[in-house]
Amino acid sequence: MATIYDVARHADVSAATVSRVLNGRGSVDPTLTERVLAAVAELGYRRNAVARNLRKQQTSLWAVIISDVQNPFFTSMVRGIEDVASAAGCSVVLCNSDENPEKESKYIGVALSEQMAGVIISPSSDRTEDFNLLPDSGCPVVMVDRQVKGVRCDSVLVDNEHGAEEATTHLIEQGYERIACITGPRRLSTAAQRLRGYRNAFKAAGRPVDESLIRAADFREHGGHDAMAALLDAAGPAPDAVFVANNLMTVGAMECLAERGRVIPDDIALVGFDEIPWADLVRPSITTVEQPTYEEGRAAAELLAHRIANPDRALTQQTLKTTLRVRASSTRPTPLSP
Amino acid sequence: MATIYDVARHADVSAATVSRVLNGRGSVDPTLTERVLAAVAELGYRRNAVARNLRKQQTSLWAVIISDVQNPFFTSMVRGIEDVASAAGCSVVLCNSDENPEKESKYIGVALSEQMAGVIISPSSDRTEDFNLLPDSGCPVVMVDRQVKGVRCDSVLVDNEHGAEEATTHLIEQGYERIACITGPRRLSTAAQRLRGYRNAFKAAGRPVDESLIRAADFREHGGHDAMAALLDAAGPAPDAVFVANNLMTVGAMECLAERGRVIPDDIALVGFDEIPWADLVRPSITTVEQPTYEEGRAAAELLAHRIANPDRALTQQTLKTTLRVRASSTRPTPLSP
DNA sequence: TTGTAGGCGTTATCAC
DNA sequence: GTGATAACGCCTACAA
Repeated sequence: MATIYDVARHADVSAATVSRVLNGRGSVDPTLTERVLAAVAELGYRRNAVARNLRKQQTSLWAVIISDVQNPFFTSMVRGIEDVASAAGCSVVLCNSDENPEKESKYIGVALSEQMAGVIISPSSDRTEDFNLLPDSGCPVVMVDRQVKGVRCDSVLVDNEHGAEEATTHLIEQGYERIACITGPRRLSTAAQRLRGYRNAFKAAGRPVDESLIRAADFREHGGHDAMAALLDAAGPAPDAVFVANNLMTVGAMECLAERGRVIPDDIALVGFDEIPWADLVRPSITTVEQPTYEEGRAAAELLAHRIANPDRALTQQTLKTTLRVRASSTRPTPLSP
Repeated sequence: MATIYDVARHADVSAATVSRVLNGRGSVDPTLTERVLAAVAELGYRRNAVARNLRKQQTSLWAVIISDVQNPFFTSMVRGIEDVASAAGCSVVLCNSDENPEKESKYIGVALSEQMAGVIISPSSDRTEDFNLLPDSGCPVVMVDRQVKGVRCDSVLVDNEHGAEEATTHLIEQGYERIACITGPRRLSTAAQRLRGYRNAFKAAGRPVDESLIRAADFREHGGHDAMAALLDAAGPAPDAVFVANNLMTVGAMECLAERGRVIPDDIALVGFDEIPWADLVRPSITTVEQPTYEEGRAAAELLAHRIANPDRALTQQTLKTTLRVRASSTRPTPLSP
């Protein structure tokens, strides 16, 4: 590997001049500039970013620690982040924590040790201290999608509570009587908020919540499947509608219903949270609470860029709006008479 | 940020001793070891990986440059890579080239500048020289999924040609007459191989290939949609079956058929390549040529680990098997009389 | 405008 | 078994 000194020797200038040419700092005689550039090309010289980072005490790499690479919600968000990062001259590296707190801690450590310029994270755990390691070490952080109390960082969220309430209210208005809820792990803010929205809808309608119709699963496909099965197998009348608090679990629940031969929405209505990929190919089409995922990514990235530029600015929190998209899965097959 | 010298001062030893304790090299008096560890804990010391990398001339980071983070095929592969990397004590960072040769070049540059320990790449382009930058700079590389001629690296592929032939033969055997093919960009080996497999099937059956039924699109959903539309809009009788050379385009083609009110498989049969996510929710279920994606990831990662350990070993190429999964979309609704 | 020299934090080599 | 010391490649005062 050629170093800056090799280039300097080749161009018959000092290493400082090479550095100046490469970084466009200070002014350099056009003749020398040309010689340096020629030497760079000839030697195939490429700046050693590690040495540069050590000297400058920072990199131009952003770490994006996402809780599940296999969830299209996150990958779509990543696109938004990348677009902003690349406009800011930074590169994005993704780390997959896989909903696993250990992996998450590991990647926080990597971001810190590698002196990443900043971190965008969708938390898998509620380990406040792990997250605070970042701001405490002076590494800018933005949390996205999920909230962890007590972490000193900016965040980008969506109005989960409102979205869930709207979805549940929609089911109530359609005349469903036994509306179940499959939510996520209690430690995750999104699960808690969406469950709260579900409860709010009943309160607003002046109806009691049947606690036996609420299940907490793990936000994965399998969890949604099993929770649905448990709801169907429970004693008493089966639910006639279900609100599922994320996309993967919605898929799982649908698979369960298909296995049992339950027809949506005739036997049971369904509303999901998050966009279902290839929703248009799924029959019946699924009513969902949609999030502006690309925008969430952009917003998080812009927040990060601002904090990097100005580490002392006040902590901010952005909340984006969700949209209820009513489709076939929640439409009453036989309209109620008034 | 505490440095190794802060720790040394705190523990009243030299920096060299701290380093030895932290790296477990050489032998250190247990008393000193304890003092060092205590100082590390007290100061919240974390080794500066950048400095370490500079000194050691290498990192423990693997770059995985994938051509589309939104394609579940790749994300599933990533899981395989991560599992092997983490067993090897390395961390994986993902880079999304987004089927964009410019972005791909950029990330190759990043991997090189950041002195990554190795790179696993699913190429988006056929820029041989860009790829060869890596081995030429001594950076171990493994190519996965797609092949680029003339690149000096190991690779992991699947038997695309055979898989495509099997799929097409299946359609022929089902009695379809006008079997179309939607393949990918000609520059990508997978597209070329799958198209060749399609042709092979006709040759084996002693039937001519109707060139007007072949379309090349971009391996994205939109491309599949438009190619399907073009096939339907073309003069002459419409195809009665179609082989689509990747998963995203299969989704696009299905959307197009749904828009036009064409029923699968009654009006037109369909076989896709790659696994369709949530295939079980899609009606009708789709016949696919399935790849062992997780295994591809594992195999690539193991090849990379071997090459890192032994840079001079001979170049290898692994080819994994595909499996035709016959489902409803390609089953003749009205069996032919003999 | 150009060159010299010091230091970023670590590890490895050498004395002790 | 332990501690100085040099070097990894680069950037940036500072001096010329």
